[in-house]
Amino acid sequence: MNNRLRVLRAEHGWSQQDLADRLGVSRQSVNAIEKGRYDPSLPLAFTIADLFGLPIEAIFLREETPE
Amino acid sequence: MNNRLRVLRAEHGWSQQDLADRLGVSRQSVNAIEKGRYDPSLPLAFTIADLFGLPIEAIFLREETPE
DNA sequence: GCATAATGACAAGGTCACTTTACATTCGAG
DNA sequence: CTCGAATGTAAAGTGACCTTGTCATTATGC
Repeated sequence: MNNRLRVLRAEHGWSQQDLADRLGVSRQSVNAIEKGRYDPSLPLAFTIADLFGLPIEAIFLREETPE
Repeated sequence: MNNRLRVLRAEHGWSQQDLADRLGVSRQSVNAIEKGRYDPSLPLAFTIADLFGLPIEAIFLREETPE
């Protein structure tokens, strides 16, 4: 599952720590999600979407299934 | 996190087992999610949204934060 | 009564999400 | 070169997600 977290974070001029603080998670979690090491939980995905004022689908993208 | 899974499933006339088969998860997982015992992972939430042709936000609803 | 389908729930086990702590790297400022 | 801020990664722990298996309940049909 790809995501646009790094881009959105950069647009706001936030460090990973800044974003982590706003989300109430650790900096390592933000880093891991950005780097695609794992996907966030659904509640955390909602929190992220709310923070950026976007729908979840605009931030987290399905893997393109190679048809 | 509330969800409209039970309603959507009923609209399609599917049993929990039917839905579980279509999602590729166990019947117990469908039951647990419907009953709110836990939230699905983000990938599973996407699979559910795709199956019903709805955005995630139309199926899974934030807890109403008691203002 | 008996059988079957549907649902709700629990236990044990594996994997994943997230934590804290810690260390290494990179980069711009002085 | 040194310092601090930002980032990447790893280890170890906890709890959430998801599995299989099992049992109980309810409803329907024979």
